[in-house]
Amino acid sequence: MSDRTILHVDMDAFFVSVELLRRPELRGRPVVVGGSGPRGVVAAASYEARSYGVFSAMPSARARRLCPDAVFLPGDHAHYSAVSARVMDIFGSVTPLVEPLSLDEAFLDVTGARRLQGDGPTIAHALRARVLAEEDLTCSVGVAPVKFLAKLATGAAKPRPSRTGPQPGPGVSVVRPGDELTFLHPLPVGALWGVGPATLARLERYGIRTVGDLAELPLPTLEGAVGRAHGRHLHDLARGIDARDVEPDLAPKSISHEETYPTDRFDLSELRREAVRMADAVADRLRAHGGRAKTVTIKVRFSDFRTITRSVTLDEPVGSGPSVARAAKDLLARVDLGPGVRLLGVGVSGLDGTATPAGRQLTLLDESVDPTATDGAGGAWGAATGAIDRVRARYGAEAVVPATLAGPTGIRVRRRGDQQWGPDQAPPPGGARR
DNA sequence: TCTGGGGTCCTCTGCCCT
DNA sequence: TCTGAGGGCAGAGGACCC
Repeated sequence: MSDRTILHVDMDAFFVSVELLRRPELRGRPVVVGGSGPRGVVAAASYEARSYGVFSAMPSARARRLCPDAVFLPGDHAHYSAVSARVMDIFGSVTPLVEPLSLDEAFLDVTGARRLQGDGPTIAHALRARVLAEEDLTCSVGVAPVKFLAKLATGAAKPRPSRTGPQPGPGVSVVRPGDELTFLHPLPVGALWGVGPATLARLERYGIRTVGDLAELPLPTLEGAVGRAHGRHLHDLARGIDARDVEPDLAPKSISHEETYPTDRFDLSELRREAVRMADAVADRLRAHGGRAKTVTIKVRFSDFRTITRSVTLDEPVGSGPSVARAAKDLLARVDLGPGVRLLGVGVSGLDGTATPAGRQLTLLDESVDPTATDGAGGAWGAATGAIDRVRARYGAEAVVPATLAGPTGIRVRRRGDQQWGPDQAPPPGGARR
């Protein structure tokens, strides 16, 4: 077994806890952060709200029925990001090997820190104390020799909701080397990372209920049940094997932006404008990551929740809003929008990361004045997007918008996190326009 | 009961080429 | 010239995660 010491740190009810720092009068009350509209979902619930059966990803309407007294807050992605960055800095002061999983969760490889800072549990307790002292937030920590066991251990460290109020957890939970299978095998198989509802249903057909049951299933049978790669992965996990390293600098492999509308959209020209707006937002982020992308994908969810994707891989990677928008609009033209569109999304993948002016040598060809000829770092769009990025950095995202979106009333340029948990409310009667 | 947004990874299928 | 096998790749969708 591994001699590494991995910490998995998970902030307790992070979004809610951050909100309570700004609104301490809500402490002790059921609080829900998420989308407030008819199609919104719960992003986070306080332990008081959880005792009513409210959990994240639940439709907000259902949460309201379960807990009518809950205080619903819209969520502030930018603020949570800022707090998260400070918490991650604390993690980074313990070890440089920090792999953030989301705003409120990270893996830390503290193997190299043990000599100076003590063993895993000692580091975990010290880390909790620092996060509490510096940010007034609580977190739970799992300690184990491998990543997925550390993550499972965190679950045992968490506070628990109950009818009489939140029951504090131990805060730190440890799986010591040699105890892996004793900890692992009694757990329900659904606790494993990668076993969702579909895999769970397949495994149940084989009578698999616990991780111990899974460990006894022959590999070929498991591969037949859930596929080769997935089967091998689960086979290893059931034996406590997880060779994955903590990787601090994972580059994104795709970037996307999607939005669910308060009411279904039918108008093609309106959806084309929406595609332009989203393409612009995606291209912004793409350039912020210093890259271009070869593949553009659109995603359409119809009124009956049927979801399709259409994608195209381009001859040359693109990085500007107009280029991503052009591909997205071409893809949109291939889709029958008759049933009504509930959600539209634009994404890019196949990122090359070498398109920024700093990362790519400009050529004489880049002086081309044909804006359709080339793109990204080069050509007329290269110069234009560079200027746009500088203006937006100084005056905000809405300082420059695609001409399609400009008008007397203007259209708000939504950015990442603006609509994280569903549309806030239905549009006023008489139209679906924002 | 009426289902968000942003990701990753895997599988299947069809097409093209050898 | 036709056919089939097999590999590589793109596209689409499913499953899963937070």
